[in-house]
Amino acid sequence: MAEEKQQGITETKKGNFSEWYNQVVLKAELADYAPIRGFMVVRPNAYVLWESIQENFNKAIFKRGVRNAYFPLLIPKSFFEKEAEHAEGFEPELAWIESDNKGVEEKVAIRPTSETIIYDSYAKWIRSWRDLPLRINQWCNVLRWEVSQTKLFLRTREFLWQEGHCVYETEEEAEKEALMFLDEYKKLCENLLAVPVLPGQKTESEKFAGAKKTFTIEALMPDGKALQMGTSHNLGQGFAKAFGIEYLDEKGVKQLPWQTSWGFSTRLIGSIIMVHGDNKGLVIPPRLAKTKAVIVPILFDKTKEKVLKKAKELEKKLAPLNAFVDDRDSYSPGWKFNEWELKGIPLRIEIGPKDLDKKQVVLVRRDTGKKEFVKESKLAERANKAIEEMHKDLFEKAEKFLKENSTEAKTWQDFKKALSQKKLILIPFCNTTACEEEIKDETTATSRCIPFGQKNQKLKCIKCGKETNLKVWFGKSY
RNA sequence: GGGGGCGUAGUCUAGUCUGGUUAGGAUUCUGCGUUUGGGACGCUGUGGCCCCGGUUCGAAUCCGGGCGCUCCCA
Repeated sequence: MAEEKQQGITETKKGNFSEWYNQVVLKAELADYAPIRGFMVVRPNAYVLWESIQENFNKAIFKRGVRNAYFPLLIPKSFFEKEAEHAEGFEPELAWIESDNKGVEEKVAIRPTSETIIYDSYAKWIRSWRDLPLRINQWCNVLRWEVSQTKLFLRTREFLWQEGHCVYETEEEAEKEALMFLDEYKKLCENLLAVPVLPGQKTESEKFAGAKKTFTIEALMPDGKALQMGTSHNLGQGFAKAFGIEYLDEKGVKQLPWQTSWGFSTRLIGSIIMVHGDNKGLVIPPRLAKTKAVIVPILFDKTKEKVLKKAKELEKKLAPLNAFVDDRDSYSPGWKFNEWELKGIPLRIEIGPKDLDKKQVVLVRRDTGKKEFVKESKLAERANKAIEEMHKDLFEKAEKFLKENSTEAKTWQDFKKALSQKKLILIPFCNTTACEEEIKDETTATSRCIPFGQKNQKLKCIKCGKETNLKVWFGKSY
């Protein structure tokens, strides 16, 4: 047994969650701190996860008629002033660039989000009803000058994300597609990341600055805090009006279009770490993992050549999983096991002289750690199946946690009690900013989302007692 | 938003309170040799006091400021 080997994770997930998280991020070489506070270096082990998310999501949105593009990093001051609510929402976090001597007349800011700079282009490009719908996405970095404590992947000043920006003729179409992209987010989280989410609408005080409605998917982390995994906004016509986006309809009448925007960020990587990781380190959801299997040969002098040869054969056979042989000479098998567990590779395949004789290998799943003997001839098939089983198990485990840690409350007392148990709580709520502010001040909990499809129901707001027909998820959040 | 902790080599850490020889150890990493079914070992070599200022004959140590990291509570 490893007596506190310093390379491994020395804090437990249950012991000190925050410290455990930091250790996993740093020791699995996912990210590192940058020279400037609140910034991070995304290392290859994490960037490959991001690429995998990109690849998957690009496919999904391409099918929905979205094309990728790229818009400028810098936004002129005057653009922010065009849409009042938007400006007010982002003003405190803007990083301005003083443009002395650079031949730039106006003060400019680094984008905190790109609505304004993109819609300036849209105003030039959209003339006719035939130009609609317009669906464009960009993958980029954004900058928000956070003042609160930053945390790798979860809250950094600069982060990577995608932002989709669509324009439609009708409100119905905009609303429908805003929900459709939200559903794409849900599918991405659940089918690729194995993280279950609660979809719904944001309350007045939590909605995006400048939006008519904001839809969201929320996941629950092991410490009882909710994490917003992605948002999709019905922007209404506010930005179109502010930026002069107009088109002539089929009858030749000038119209204001309806818009949506939607985004998710590298925060998703943080959710994977928190939800699936364990005391040995990272557990990469197997569908997401680029490298799905590592082959560890057990080498002895006499049999070394034979075993290595077989390992290389397996590597070829498992090429679709991007399997690779860890044939480093100076490390013992045990050392390698620990290393790949820390880094979260979903499957490990061990092959040694004893296995060679029996024409078998040892297959080990990262999440369960159980060893299984598999006939060499069945390995590819069994590995594929193990990946699907692992995905299912990870998802179900997370779903079980979500169910066990979410509840309903009808009274203020029950609500506070459930909060102290670190739960996500569904409560009757009047959906006023004032009431939400009071709840926040008193408990630090905020609304997470208003679930869809609520039937007509006569309820009384848990805080102010006014009549309402809504139940809303509340909880502490990142 | 409030309170606390920390900064010594890639990593972990001793030394700081009580200033004083060449800053000690472990691990990583280089090289060589022996090893290898759950973090093997010997020898060898590389590498360090966060930054700026002050006090002092002398600062990792004391004082001030800055920068950075972090935990807890709300």
